[in-house]
Amino acid sequence: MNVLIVEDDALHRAFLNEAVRAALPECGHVIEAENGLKGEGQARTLRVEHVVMDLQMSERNGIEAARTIWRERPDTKILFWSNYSDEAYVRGVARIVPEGATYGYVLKSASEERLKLALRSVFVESQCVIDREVRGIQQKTFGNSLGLTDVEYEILVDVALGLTDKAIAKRKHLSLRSVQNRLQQLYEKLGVYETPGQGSEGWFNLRTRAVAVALSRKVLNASAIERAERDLRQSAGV
Amino acid sequence: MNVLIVEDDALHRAFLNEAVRAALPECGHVIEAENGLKGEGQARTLRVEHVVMDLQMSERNGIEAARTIWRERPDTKILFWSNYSDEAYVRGVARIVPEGATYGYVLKSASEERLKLALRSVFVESQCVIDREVRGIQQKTFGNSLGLTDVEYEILVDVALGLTDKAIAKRKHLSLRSVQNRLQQLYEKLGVYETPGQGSEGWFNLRTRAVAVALSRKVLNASAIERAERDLRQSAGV
DNA sequence: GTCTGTCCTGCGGGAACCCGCAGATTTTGC
DNA sequence: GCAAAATCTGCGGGTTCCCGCAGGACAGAC
Repeated sequence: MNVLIVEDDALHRAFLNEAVRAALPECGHVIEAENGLKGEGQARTLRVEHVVMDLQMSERNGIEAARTIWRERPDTKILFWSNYSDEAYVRGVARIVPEGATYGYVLKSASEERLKLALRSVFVESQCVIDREVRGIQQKTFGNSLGLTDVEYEILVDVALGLTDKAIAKRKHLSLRSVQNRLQQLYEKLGVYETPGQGSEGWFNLRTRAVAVALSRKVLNASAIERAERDLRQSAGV
Repeated sequence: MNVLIVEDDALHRAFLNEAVRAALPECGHVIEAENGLKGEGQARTLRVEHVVMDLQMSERNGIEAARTIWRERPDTKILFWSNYSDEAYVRGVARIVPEGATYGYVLKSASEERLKLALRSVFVESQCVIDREVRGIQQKTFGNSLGLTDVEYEILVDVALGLTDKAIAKRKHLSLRSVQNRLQQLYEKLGVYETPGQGSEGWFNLRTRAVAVALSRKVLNASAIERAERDLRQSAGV
């Protein structure tokens, strides 16, 4: 059983390496990669089936790397080990995990014990392990009626990219008015109308305000926007 | 000579502690704080004069913490130790460093040697040490004609917050038209008109597009927007 | 003095936005 | 199968945005 570690921070990488060896004494090689791109390569050439991966790396982040790894071998077991439980990350992961795949999501703030436990659970027992806090975000995101729908989220991303209503309508095969309806719901759900200070009407451009709110609530983050930007270029550049 | 470490990651904190002790054998206590707020408190009550600080922390980030620390004691020596050299960070630091203060900015990717050297230079020799890469960003940001002016940057932030032209005009004591002029320069400098794909006109809402571009170029980042948001609430909520 | 730059400002118009209303279509629950 | 709910769509308007054009204020150069 070989394990691939994809993590850009040297200290964390060393720590992970040690943790993996301690938690899985029966494992074979432990390979390291310092960014998503190299991680993909290693996973491909060495046919690794167990991956510990950071989200938030330069040069292809964890979500993108995981997506391509899973696309090539959907039965790969991946444990995400991240600093944050941003809704954007949670949603990003949820969008790419294949049917029936086993994965885990633990925070770096968790204890070493929890990390080791998660390593064994995911890699040996093939059990999904989702950090308590991440679990909370998941429920708030998907269960609750205040959470954004997938469609709403996609429109939010398009808006954040700077697309026009018309452009979004074309991309999503909707009428202009439908896009605007979606946007209204979005504004409602994000609470864009709540103004800081009193009696301030017309102070906000709802469209950009929505992006600002989404960013500060971590519904969006920079890496999600970058990913979307690449997708856009690809679909437009053809 | 006491040293305060402000860093939210436990591993990095331990590493820093060790590095400080090694680089400054003559130093007294080494105090640790795990976020900006606690760091401010420690600096205040213990009257620390030497601080090593991460940027990007929850619960008050490094820039904000440094601002209040410097406001209370402008001769404090601060070494910023950060993962990134985002233009937003560089600009944020430049805006708060007091006249004649000594500080440093080294990246976490630098070698341990460089870190120790910087510690000695800043704390003992009272010399400013700016990482090579950060230096590059500085020059690209301020020297070059492609970099944003302070005024332009402030307007960009206001736009990113979701304010209307009119609101910005009022805040900045300018006419509506002047704000729009600034915006045009901004669009020009950010290269908002360059479209991915061919023959796509009217695809972008320039305003939100500018924010997207600024984010992906790291001219803005989430923490800069959050800071601005708090300032806005404060000035509007009075 | 004049000339050249840079910045602020107003005017005007075309485009994009936000959104209420109302009818059509689809989905859902029973 | 049918009614209720949710979605999609067009129309029309008020508002904001984007920006070309042009006139004024102020600086420095000659």
